Amino acid sequence: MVKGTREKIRQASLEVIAKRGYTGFSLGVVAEHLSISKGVVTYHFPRKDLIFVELVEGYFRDAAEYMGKHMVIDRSAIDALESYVDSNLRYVAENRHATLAIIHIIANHRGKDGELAFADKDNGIYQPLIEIFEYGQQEEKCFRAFKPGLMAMLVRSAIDTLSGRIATGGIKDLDEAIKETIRTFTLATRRDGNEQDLE
Amino acid sequence: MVKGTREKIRQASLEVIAKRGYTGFSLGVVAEHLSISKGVVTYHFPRKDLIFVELVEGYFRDAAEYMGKHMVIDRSAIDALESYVDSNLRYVAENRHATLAIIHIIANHRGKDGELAFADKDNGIYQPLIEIFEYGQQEEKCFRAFKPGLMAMLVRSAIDTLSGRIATGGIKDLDEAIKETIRTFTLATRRDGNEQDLE
Amino acid sequence: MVKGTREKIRQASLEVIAKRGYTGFSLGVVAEHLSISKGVVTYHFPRKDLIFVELVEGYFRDAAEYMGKHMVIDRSAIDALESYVDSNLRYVAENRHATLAIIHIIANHRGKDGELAFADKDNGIYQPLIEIFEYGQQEEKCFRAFKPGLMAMLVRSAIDTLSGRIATGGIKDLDEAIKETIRTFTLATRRDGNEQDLE
Amino acid sequence: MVKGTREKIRQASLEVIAKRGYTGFSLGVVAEHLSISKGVVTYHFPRKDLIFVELVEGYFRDAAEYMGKHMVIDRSAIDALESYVDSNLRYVAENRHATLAIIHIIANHRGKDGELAFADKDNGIYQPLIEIFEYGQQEEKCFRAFKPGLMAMLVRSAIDTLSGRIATGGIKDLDEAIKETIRTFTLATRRDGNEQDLE
DNA sequence: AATGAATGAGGGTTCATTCAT
DNA sequence: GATGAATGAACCCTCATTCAT
Repeated sequence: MVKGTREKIRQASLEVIAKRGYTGFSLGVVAEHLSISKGVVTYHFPRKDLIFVELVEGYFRDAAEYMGKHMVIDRSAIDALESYVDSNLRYVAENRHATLAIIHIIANHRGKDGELAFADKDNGIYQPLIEIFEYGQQEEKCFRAFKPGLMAMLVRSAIDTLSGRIATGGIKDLDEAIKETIRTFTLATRRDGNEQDLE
Repeated sequence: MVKGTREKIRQASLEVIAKRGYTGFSLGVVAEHLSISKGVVTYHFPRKDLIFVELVEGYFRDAAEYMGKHMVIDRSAIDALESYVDSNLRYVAENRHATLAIIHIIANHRGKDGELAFADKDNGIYQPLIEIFEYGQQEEKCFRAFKPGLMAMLVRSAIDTLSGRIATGGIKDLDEAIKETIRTFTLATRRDGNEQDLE
Repeated sequence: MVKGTREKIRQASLEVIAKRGYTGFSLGVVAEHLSISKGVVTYHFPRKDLIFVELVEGYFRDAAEYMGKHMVIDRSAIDALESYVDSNLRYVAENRHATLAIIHIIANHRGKDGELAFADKDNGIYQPLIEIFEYGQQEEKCFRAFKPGLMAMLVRSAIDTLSGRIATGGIKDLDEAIKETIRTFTLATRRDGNEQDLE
Repeated sequence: MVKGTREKIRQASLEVIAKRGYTGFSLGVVAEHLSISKGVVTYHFPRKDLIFVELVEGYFRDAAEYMGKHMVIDRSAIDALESYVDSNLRYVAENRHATLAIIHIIANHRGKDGELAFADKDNGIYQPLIEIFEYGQQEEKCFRAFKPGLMAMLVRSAIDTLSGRIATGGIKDLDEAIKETIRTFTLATRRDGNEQDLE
C-alpha cells in the first residue's frame, strides 16, 4: 500500500513532535526524517501552521469518531461517565504518539497575535461531560450536588494527565489505571446516604 | 530597596514565559522588557539553561517552604491530604505567573540530549502524597485500597490542571474550586461501608 | 474565439508585472492568476527569461507597427517630430498595462552575466529621432544647432516618464499633455532669430 | 579614519544596488561584499526595509542640503530654473552610484501592501519647480503660459533620465549635457514675441 | 497539452552565544 | 557590572526548474 507523501508528512510530524516536543519540531527535521527535500514539506503545507491545523483537527475528528463508536449513552449517566473515561483513555492508549503530539501543539502553538491558537479545541471537549453530569444530577438523581463544569475539569485533568503518562509509557497496567480512574470519579460523584457526613 | 539585576531578570523571565509561552521567551525579549542590553542577561546567566534551572529550583524551594508552613502533618491522613491540596492550590493562586511559567518550562525545556530536563522535578513531588496514602491505608485504615502511586498521580493531575486554570484566570471562585477538589478526593479515597458495592 | 494558453500567459504576465512590479512577478502568481498549474507555464516557457523576451519583443514590434501607421515622415522634420511624440504617447496611452510592464522589465531584468538584458532595446529607439533631427538641421535648416543624440535623449525621457504617468493613471488630460510636450520640444529645437540671444 | 560598520553597510548597499540592481541586492551579497557575517547586517538593520529607508532619506537629505547651497533663488525665475537643473545634475554626477541605487529602490521597493513605498518621495521633488514656474509666470512674466505641474514633470523627467545616463556613465561631456538641457527648457518656457506663432 | 510532485538554492529573520571594551 | 558588536546556525518560506505521468 502506497501512502501519499502528504500523509507521510503528517505521520512523521506527529512522531517528531511526540519525541522531540513542540520546540524540536521543524520542517528540516521532518524532511530529514523522511529523507526528502525540505521543499517537499512546504509544497504540501505552504505554511507551517497548516500542519498543526491538520493534525489537531484530524486528531479530534478521529477521537470523536472513536468515541461515537465506543461510548454508551443510552443507559445510565453513570454508565455514560464510565464509558466516557474508558473510551477516552483507550483511544489515547491506541494513539499514544498522536496524543502526546497534540498535547504539545495545543499547549504551545500560538497565532500571529501571540494567543494560543487551539485553546478553543480544548474547551469544546468539556461539553459531553457537563451534559452527563447535568443529566445525572437533574434526571436520574444519581450524582451528588457539584458544579458540573468544575467536575468536568477534574475528570478531564485526570484523563489528560493520564494520557500524557500513557503516551510517554509511564503506565504499566493500562486496564488497572483506567479502572481505578473510573472508580475514583464514580465514588466522587455518586449520591449516597453518606454524603451529608462530610458537611 | 534596590532589586539586583539578576533578580529582575528572573522576575521578567517568569512574566515573559507566563504571557508568551516557552517559545515566546528569548533573551532579547527579556532584555527589551527590562530596557537593558542583551549582553547583561548573558552576563548574569552565561547560558540560557541556567535561567530555567534557577527559576524551577527557586519555585520548588519556595513552594516547599510554603507547604512546610501550611501543611498539617501531625493529625490524620485525611487532614494531611486536605491540607496538601489546599496549600498547594493556594500557593499556586498566590504565584500565578510563576506557576504558569514553571509549567511551561517543565513541559518544554530539554537538555542537549533531547530529553525533558525537569521531568524529575515533577516526579519528586509525588512522594509526599504517596506517603500520606500509604500511612492512611496501613496505619489509620481510613483510605480504601488503591495504588498510592496512581492516586497520587490523579491528585497531582487535578492540582496541576487547576493550577493552569487558576494561573490563566479561568477560575472565578477559588475557595469553591479548592473545596470541591478536596471533597472529590476525600470521597474517592475514603474507606466506608459502601465501598464493596462497587465491586 | 479561443485564446491559446500561451497568449493568456503573456497577457496575464503583463498584468501582473504592471500591477505588482518586476519583483512581484513569479510563475506561481501567473499560474494562480489564470487558475492553471504552474507546470503549464513552464511547459510553454521552459525558462522564465523567455516570457520577458517574448513580451519585450512583442511590445516593440507592435509599437513599431503602430508608429509606422501613424507617423508622418513625408512632410517636414517638424511634422515628423510632432507625429513621433504624438503617436508614441498615444500608443502608450492605448497600451498602459503593457507599457508599464515593459518599463519594469527593461529596468530590471538581467541576464546570467548580471547585465541588463534589454538595455539595447532601449537604445535602438533613439535612431528615428536622431535622423529626424539631423535631417531638420542639415537639410531643412528648421532646427537650431544641438547634439541630435542628446536632444533625442531628452525627448525620449519626456516620453518615457510621461508614459509611466499615463500608465499609472497620473495624467488626467491626455491631449493637453501631449500638446504641451510637443510644444515644449518644438520651441526647444526650432531655429529662429532669437536663438543667438541666448549665447 | 575608521568608518563604522553601519556606514559601511550603507555604502556597500548603494554599490551593490547600483551595480546589480534592486533584485541583485540581498543581505547575503552585502555581507559577502564586506566579508562579514550576514547576522551583522541584520544586527544593524533588523529589517531589510530599514536599509532602504535610511538610504533614500539620507540621499534626499544630502541632495536638499546640496541644492540649498548651490541654488540661486534670489535672482530671476529663469536663473532659478537654470540653477535648479544645474545643481541637480551636478549633485547627481557627483553621486552616481547613490543616485542609480536610489532610482532602483524608488522604482521597485514595495511595502507589505504591495504599493511602491517611496512613491511620495518622488512627488515632493516637484514642488520647487512648480513654485519657480508660477512665480515666473505671475510675477516676472518671463515664462509663457503652460501648466506648471506638467512642465515640472518634463524638467524632472529630463533630469532623472539624464541622471540615469550620468550614473551609468553614458554621458561623456557632462558640462555640455547640462548646458543643452538648460537651454532646451529655457527656450521651451520663455515668453517671447514669437510664441503666438505656434497657435 | 497539461499536471502535480519534488527539488535545491537562496531569500530574510531570529537567536543564543562569544568577546573586546 | 554592563554594553554593543559580531557571529553562525537554524529557522520558515519563495521560487525557478526538472520530471514522470
